[in-house]
Amino acid sequence: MIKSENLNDILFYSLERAIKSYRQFAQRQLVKHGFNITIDQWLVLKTLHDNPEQTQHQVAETIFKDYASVTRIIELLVEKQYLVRTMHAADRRRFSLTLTENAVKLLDNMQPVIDQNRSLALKDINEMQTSQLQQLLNQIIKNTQSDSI
Amino acid sequence: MIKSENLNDILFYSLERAIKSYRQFAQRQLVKHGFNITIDQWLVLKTLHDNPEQTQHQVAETIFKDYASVTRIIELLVEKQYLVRTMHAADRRRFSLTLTENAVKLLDNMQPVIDQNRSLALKDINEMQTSQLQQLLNQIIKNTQSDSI
DNA sequence: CAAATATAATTGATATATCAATATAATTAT
DNA sequence: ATAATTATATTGATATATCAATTATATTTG
Repeated sequence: MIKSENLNDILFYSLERAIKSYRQFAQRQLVKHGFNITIDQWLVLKTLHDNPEQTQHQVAETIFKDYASVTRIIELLVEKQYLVRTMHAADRRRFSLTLTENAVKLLDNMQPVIDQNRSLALKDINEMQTSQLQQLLNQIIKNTQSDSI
Repeated sequence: MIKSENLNDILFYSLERAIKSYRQFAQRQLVKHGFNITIDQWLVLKTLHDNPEQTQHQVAETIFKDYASVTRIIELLVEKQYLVRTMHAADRRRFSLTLTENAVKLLDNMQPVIDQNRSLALKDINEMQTSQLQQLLNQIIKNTQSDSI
């Protein structure tokens, strides 16, 4: 019913739609499995679990989020008792961020759902296509980084 | 420096990064050219310009946004005097949304920048690759739509 | 026609994104 | 060693995303 320049033909529109669609899907699956956590909160936990010594700044860069957002997500994770903040031994500007046992269990329990989400979302797309897609996305990222303009 | 499952290998991480990177780039370009409007606000204006008779609900579906978000974006566009809301002649639940002259001029002035953003972001990616990318994205969208699960 | 249902839009609450300003602490440069 | 700079993190303001509840009007159904 929609005429004109046809949004569907615009690549970036599809990009936006695909990632939003995936995020909504992934979030629904988490809710469906009874996990009371957002995708973004999970991402922060996961990153800290993998690299515990990161500063919040590094976390933000790793997961491509704003510093302010990371501060606020971490606040929520502390409230939910998934993270403990303590003074950093060597640098008093920083905090040490430690996952609680609950958080570690949570990550373990979530991993199968996360894996399933990914494979369901990639149904009928083979490995070669996935890696081509990766390359194109990386090219777009390269083209749009601040310094490349 | 970052070990472990390596976020960069995860397709959806690249997807998220690519669209965020593009959005930030596009927004920077708008600011650089002196346009005082967000990408999302532009998208709403553009959609209404192309299909003036849409309900807000339809606008939301067309641009894949939440209804509540569309309500709020439209509020801002009315404040900025780019949109005029009037009672709809036939259906008193609706509003007629009309672009002001300023909005039409704005869209005209912005179009070259928008086009340039897209082609800069797609530098070194040819048409065939673009259309393959499109197809894969559409497959992901299909896989993750609510009803397909 | 009246009741039930559906549609259009808004509002409130919470989460995240972005930008700018600020506070502290650490590092460096003179 | 002090001053200037840099790094780490927070906070406030505004925009957008999401979910749930609400209001008003239209449409359908019995």
